[in-house]
Amino acid sequence: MRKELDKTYDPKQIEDRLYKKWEDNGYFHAEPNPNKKPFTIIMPPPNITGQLHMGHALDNTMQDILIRSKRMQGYEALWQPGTDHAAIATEVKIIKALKEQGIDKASLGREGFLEKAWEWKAEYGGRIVKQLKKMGVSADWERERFTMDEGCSKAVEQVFVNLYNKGYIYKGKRIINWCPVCKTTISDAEVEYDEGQAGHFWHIKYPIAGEEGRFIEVATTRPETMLGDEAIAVHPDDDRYKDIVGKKAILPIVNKEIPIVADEYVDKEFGTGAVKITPAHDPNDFEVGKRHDLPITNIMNDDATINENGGKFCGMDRFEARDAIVKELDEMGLLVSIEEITHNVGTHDRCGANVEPMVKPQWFVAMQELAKPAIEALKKDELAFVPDRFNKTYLHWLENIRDWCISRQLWWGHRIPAYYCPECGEMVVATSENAPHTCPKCGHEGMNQDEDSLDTWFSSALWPFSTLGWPEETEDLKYFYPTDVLVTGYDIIFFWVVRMVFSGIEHTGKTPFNKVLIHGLVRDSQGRKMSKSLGNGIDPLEVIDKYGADALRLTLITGNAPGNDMRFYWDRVEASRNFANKVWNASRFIMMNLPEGELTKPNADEFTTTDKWIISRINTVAKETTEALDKFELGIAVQKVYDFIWDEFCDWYIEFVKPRIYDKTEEGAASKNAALWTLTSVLSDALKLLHPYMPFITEEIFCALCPEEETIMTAEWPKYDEGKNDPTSEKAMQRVMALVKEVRNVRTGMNVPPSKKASLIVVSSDENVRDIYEELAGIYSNLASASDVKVQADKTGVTNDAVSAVVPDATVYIPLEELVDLKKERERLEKEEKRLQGELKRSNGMLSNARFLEKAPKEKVQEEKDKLADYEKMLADVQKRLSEMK
RNA sequence: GGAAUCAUAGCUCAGCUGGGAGAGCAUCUGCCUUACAAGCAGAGGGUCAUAGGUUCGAGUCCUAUUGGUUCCACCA
Repeated sequence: MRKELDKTYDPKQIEDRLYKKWEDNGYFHAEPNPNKKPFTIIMPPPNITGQLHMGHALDNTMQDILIRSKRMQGYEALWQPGTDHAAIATEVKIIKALKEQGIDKASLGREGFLEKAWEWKAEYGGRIVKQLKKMGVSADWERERFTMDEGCSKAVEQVFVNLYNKGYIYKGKRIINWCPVCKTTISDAEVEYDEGQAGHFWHIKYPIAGEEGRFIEVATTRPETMLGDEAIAVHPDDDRYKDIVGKKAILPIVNKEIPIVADEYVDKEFGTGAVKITPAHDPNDFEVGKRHDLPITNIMNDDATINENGGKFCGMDRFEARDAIVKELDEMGLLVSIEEITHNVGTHDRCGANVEPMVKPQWFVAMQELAKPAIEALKKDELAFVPDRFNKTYLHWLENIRDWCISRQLWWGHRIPAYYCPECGEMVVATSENAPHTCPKCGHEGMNQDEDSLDTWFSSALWPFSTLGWPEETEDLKYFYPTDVLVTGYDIIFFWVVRMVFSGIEHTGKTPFNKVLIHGLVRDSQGRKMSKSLGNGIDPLEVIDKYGADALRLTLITGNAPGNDMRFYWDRVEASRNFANKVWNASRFIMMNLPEGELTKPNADEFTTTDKWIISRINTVAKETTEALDKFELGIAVQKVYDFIWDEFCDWYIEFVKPRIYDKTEEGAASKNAALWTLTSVLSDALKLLHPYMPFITEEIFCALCPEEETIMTAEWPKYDEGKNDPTSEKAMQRVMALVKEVRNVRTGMNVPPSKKASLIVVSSDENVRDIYEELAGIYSNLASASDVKVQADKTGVTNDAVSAVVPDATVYIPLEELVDLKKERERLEKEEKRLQGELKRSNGMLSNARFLEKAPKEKVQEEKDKLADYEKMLADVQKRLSEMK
């Protein structure tokens, strides 16, 4: 029994109910199935601390569209979801929350803190999942994973051990980026450069040892680092300094002699051509220091205060010390000048604090060798970005890759599986299962595990296979891996995509996905990034609350090309909601006219041209939509369905069919049945094509329309069927629609009120054309506000006061009697004449071009000839009308 | 410094292997036509940034220029 639909679509009434139904019935669940082909997407795991934002909404809508369409196309479609522990982001939040409760992190100790962190996870980890469900995402929640769950942690340890044993992971004392606020190292990728910051360039002179009154001038943006200077470097070819290379300079304040060295690194043209070298606090200086065997003097504590190596500045904050040192140098007469400059300041992308380069023993992944197969994968076409311009971004990064600093001085995360003997210092790297209790070297009882934890991206790099059971050779892994497509934003290509690719290749021997579909950012209406500090973020949940999840999803997908940013407008959501309502009402119309019980399938000869036309059209739309989806052109795909439903199905087909629907006579029954059958079947196909984008409304209508069906989610995707193509009917309907449009146009131009009906006299010398207009008269007469339609070969009976509309192969006359304004009509015809003359000129130009005829494809030429013929006929008709009116 | 990308209607954007310029919103006009006023019917509005080039043919390909955005590098 079909139920009646309400008059307007109310998403609130159905969304939660349908989602529960889907979940309860296990439609989202996937299992290895030898009878089906797998299609797999892994969901980029949102942070457990996260709140759903527009980025998630877009990202997950795109994935859901792909998964839902593949599921309907008969694939075993797995969408693997989960959440990320997001090491630093979470730890920072927890520390802040604890602080508000008056609890200090350090006082809890590692164990105590982790206990709190897991509580936090339990409390907030589910929130983002609940919010994702509001979007309608059809991920397999039965398989939900967490980067720190047992399986993922096991994978992390295994990977660490493997890479260590192969020599790809090493511990080294190197210069790293230090965040003095978060008190941890961060990777290069996590450093954000604030461009164009106003700063000072301090020019300082250092006395040359043993040469009274001679100085060497250097310039620096960070004078406080002079406390750790170990040399001054000049370019070997710089004539100004040739004679002092090898001598010593006296480091002011510290009063220490430091060498003057020659190094190619120095740019003669920049500044004074002499550079102070601080190996402990600058990456370039660190390299220079290595080449010249300079000592490394660390002058800073972990909180960026000056340490005991800074003498009397010890204990001062770095910026305090900066001012104090400048002041002292000035008093000593060594400050030459202060230049105002703009420069780039490295900041931590999480907290915004100025990053301090420091030398510390840390763990690294050597990237040189691991990058090679990842580059190869792209070149061998095992991996491709959509749009492909991101191939370049990816390659450029990998080709210039540097070692990845993976250790973090955090507690929330995977602890590094390295163990040290407190007695002899021996280090053992092992999974926790094989964690050593006694030192293999000296036999000491009790080993201490490394205090550091791993970069959060270390575990997310394994996500495509750790979630499927790796390192075990599970059935899931065999069936679903490698995955098919990864959907993510361009902002995390370096953090995540690159690292998944090389990890996948290294540990599974396979590229973890074939395609990477990249999307842009959702910006605010002014094009600004949505951010907490600006307070310009739009909450997707608010949008859902006001307009429904389907409207939000449609808004995020329409008119957007892969990789491009988009702006969020409430107007656009409203337009999407209006479309939902349109679909709703069209369906309502159809259902209110359906008889009780089943429709009988019409005989082939009972379908009218109109029916065959719309069936042919939905067939083509199914093909085009599917093709666009296959190319990941989601915006184009949905636009086709949207246009079809609104323009062709609602505005034309339903209107055409109304007289047949309302017909209560016996002889009209078969035609009525055919119309209803066509309406139902075309709508059902259209709903299926629309379902991936607007899952809720399509499910609700589909189940009401086809009570025997359980869900649209697993309904069969409309397949293109050559046999349904009907060019003849399409051509006929094009004529009819052109005629209706022209008549409407003319009537509006004449200010004829719609209530005023008039006769329509269609004149055509072509018998076939006449047949079409004759046959379909009953269908289009009401759309053209006609009281009656006459189709004839000549103008017999047409009075001179009739206005006319010219369409290909026919002229339509509308006797409007007193309503006609002849002057207006003449103007209209003259305008039309001009337009046609223009077209003729263009067409003739092309066809008289010998090279066009010679070189253009034959179909193009023929097409142009056909057009020319049409224009000629129409122009002749228009001119004839004009001459008659004189 | 290197690279990418964008420039199309008043606004926001589509336009995918080159073949008669599109959508939504906004504006104007007329309609409460028994699915829908969250609607229907119509209209106006673009030298597709500029200059060259390739081509029978360029919004689409190439080069340069201008302006905007972004990424990478980070010379102290």
